[in-house]
Amino acid sequence: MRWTQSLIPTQKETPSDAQIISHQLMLRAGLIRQLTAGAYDFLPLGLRSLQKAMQIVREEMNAIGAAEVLLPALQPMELWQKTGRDVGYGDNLLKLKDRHGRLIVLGPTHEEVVTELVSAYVSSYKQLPLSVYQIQTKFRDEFRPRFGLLRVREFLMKDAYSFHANVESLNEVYDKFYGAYEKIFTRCGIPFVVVEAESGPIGGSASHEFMAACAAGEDTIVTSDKGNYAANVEKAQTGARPWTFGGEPKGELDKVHTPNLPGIEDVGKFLKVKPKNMLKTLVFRTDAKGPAQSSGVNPAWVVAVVRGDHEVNESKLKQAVAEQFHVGVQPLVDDPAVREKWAIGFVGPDAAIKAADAVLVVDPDAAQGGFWASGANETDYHVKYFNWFRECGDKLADPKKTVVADIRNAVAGDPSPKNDGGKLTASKGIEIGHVFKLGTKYSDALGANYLDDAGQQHPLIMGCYGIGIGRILIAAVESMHDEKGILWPAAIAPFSVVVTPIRYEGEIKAAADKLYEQLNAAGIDTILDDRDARPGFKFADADLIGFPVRLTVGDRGLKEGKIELKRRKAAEPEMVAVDNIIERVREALRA
RNA sequence: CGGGGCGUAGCUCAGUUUGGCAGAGCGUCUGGUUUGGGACCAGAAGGCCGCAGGUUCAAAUCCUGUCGCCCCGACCA
Repeated sequence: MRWTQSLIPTQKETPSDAQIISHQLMLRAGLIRQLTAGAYDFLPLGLRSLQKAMQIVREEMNAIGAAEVLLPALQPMELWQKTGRDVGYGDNLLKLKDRHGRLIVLGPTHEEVVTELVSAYVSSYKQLPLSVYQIQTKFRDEFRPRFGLLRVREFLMKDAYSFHANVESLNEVYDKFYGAYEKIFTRCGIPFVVVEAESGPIGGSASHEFMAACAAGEDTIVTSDKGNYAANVEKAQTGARPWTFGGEPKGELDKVHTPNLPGIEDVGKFLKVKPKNMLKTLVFRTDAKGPAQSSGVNPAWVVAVVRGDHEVNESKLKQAVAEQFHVGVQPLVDDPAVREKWAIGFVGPDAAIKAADAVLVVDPDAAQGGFWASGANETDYHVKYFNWFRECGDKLADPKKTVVADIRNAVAGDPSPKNDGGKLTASKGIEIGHVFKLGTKYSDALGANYLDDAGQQHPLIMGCYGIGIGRILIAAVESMHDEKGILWPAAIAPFSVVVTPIRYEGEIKAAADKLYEQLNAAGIDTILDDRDARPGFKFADADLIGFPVRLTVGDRGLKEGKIELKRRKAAEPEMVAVDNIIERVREALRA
């Protein structure tokens, strides 16, 4: 490609709307342009990188025997109603009406569509396992698109789905996808870590996220300093944390008027108590059907308590409550019935003791003796010098009333769940890939069954596997740039080589043209900077865009029959004889 | 949806407080001089000041409404 024939609008100045470095550089390098919130034009250079990433993904998917398909973005609402995700997916589901008034979904993902497809043609265990994938545009009506390509409303995603007759087969194929993902991100040159993510219906390690470590990431990764554990903070377990409700009261219970203080931070400041010395008490409704019993089993309410500086993790809470009390937990909705029973915002743990139909779940760090500040169970009041045994009594020892369990998000400094003396550290990451064991959720809902060798019908067991193609570019730019611009890994650079003639005229022009032809003939994708511009201007653009190799053609080198080769990542250029240039470029691109 | 910020040339932004000719730098175009790390000189083009209404002799500037964009929060199989 000749520079003057392409569309490469580089900019010297940083666009004011761009916050994170990858967004700034991708705009400045002329890779993308924002059309509207969460939707971007891909310009020629951006598209080339995107296509290279797609090709790598495609090759690795093909290598593990996944068959490429292309499914419509336009999907009938009925399909989503069958799986309940017309509601379950929430407002991120982009809906529209056609001229006949039919409701259409612009697909945010394709479990429904692919399950419908496979169920139409797969009816025997002999056809399994089967894996299909596509690279296709997804639509999600994000509340707040942001950070350039990181969170957008329309984006390219590689989504793959596998179908199985048994869990062993699913596990086998899951491992293949896992391996393919490692190859993909390694080939793309992106530093990544794999973390345990939210467990699926299969249980165990049913889900892994591939995270590119970078400060701009939206996800928090928790890692053991022993190097043997990594998980998304949403999923991360903690090691054993000792607890005891014991300890003498530090003072008389002291009720304090605390009006107009919206958060725990504010209350803490007002009371002159640090959040880590406060109890955060949240109320959840259970899905228990029967009448509450005085013993505390089959409770209607769950009162969860964590330390003031910690966050309740709802999935951990759900698990603890399911194990101990055999009921599910629903998110609390703010309705008058709730307000009447609980002083929302001012609840204290003892309220659970007094209510016959409530149970108490306490995080170990909150189940400690000593000084606590807490809600007073009365609107606009808190108490100081809360003491567990004095305020709650021996119900704390009743397993039908009270349980101590890990119900909070992990934080830096927590013991590793491996219980090997490791401590957890926290860092930020961008989720670039996700592999997930789905189970039979979609095949059940859509009646996608197969016949086993005994002629019995069973729902297909499924896995799904996603990669955000655009996020590959973001992750690369976030992790590889300097003050001058992007440092593209060779595999996904828009062009591998830029040929930069010092002046595009005379014998320099002839030499540059010839070099450009040679590189093209050798199958090295090259852009020729044929602009009538001064060298410094061209160098600055080349560095900003970040082509891995720059070949500078000028009279200095030509006098000696040499071309200057400058690797973007190298500090200094080297002079290479014209005869050796192709070979040397290949070497530089491998490095 | 709650809170905050911003809409003026392709880009970055002044001008709005205190109403009075539409501005600068970068980029673009023309001519010239230049040419190894974002050159210089001279000239030029480019604007519904987001949009609509109002106040006023007069509105980029004040008022009302509205649309869009960015950030924080909430949301994110």
